Amino acid sequence: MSGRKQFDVDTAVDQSMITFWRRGYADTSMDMIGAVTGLGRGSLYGTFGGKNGLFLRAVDRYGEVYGARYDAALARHPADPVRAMSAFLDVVIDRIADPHVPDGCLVAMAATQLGTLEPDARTRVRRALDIQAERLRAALVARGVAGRAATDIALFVVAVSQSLSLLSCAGTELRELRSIARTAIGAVTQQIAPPTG
Amino acid sequence: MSGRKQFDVDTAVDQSMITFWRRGYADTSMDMIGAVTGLGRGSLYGTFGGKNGLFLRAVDRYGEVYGARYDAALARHPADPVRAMSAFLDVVIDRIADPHVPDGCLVAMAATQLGTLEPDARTRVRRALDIQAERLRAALVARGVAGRAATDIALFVVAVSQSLSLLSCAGTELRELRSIARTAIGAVTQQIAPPTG
DNA sequence: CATGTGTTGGACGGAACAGTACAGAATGGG
DNA sequence: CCCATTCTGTACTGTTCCGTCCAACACATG
Repeated sequence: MSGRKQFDVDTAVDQSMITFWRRGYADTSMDMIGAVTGLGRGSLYGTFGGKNGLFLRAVDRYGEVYGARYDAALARHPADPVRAMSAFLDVVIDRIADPHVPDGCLVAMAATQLGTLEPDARTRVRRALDIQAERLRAALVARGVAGRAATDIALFVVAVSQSLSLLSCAGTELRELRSIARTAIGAVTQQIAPPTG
Repeated sequence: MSGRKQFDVDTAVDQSMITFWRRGYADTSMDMIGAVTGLGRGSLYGTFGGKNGLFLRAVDRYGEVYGARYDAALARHPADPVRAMSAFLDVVIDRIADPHVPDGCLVAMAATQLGTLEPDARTRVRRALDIQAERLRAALVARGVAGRAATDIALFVVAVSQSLSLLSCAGTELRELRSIARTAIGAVTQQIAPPTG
């Protein structure tokens, strides 16, 4: 204890994010957060305001960490919209395959529990999905896909990415998730270059 | 009060199902169930054993009600696998559009909270997804789709159906959900009759 | 070295939770 | 008509939860 913080705030947010991600909002208690971070209630409430405030930070953090990975994956295919979409879905599958983090997706979990969240958390989750769709749409447009098609495809890929996360929660195997992604990319290919000869 | 039940068990299960569906498992209290059904704790615990037992009944009920609708939709297109898949997704979208029931999907909600569920509830949810995939696979095979393709497509359509439910929780508009379904059906069409013309 | 400032962890309070116990009530079989 | 049986609502128990409070603490400043 001292006049200076005794812990790293970012680390605590990371640990809290993992816990919310794994157990959901309602079923994560502040005691649990305290155990995971090793922090007392004074530090937790003093720094984050409360459970809702901490959750907001966790969602933001999630968006930063994985948003960067999505951008990097898209950037790896600057000219090929189909490969870019495929790389995007690979990020999702890699995250699911990563044993260091839970299955599923913090945003997907939050979306299904949206009704029980505070209003500001609700808008934050909603915005996370919008950002994903916009990220994809912009990537498609930048790779020459027409506006309307880009919007449709972006939304479709967001939907598929969320379904991969959801099914992974239920124990669907990676092999099956990859099959779903392949089928989805088939749809994207077709949409971008319709078989009109 | 009497030697005979004073309430209709199926009605109580229906009402509980809606409540779990809307609020999730962890955030639904037995007091809430009591308020919704108008029943006291004695009736609730005497009939269903407890919260977990009631949730199992709710999941089963959900599977019966909507399983019947899926079967009916598929049966409407006994020869056309693509139209059958499309009709399947229409059932999901119609349910989302139905103002009498919550958005989303009880199974999708449960899947993202699987870690906090009792083991028997977990297997029940897992099975609900398997049943969906098998329902679709059998329908595809019966309409002439080859075994491997049928398995892949069935899983893909289940994934898309779950994503529609999830996104609807987050407030995605029906118009957008329909667009996602259209794109998905495009993938199915392509997969069944590849453009090898 | 003294003092003030901001941090920390644990104790605390009020509320909500799941599940149990029990007394009261109504049916139906004898 | 009476009693055993079953259902029903409420009171209750022990736990868990979120958020507040506070005394102890160590650093920075003068």
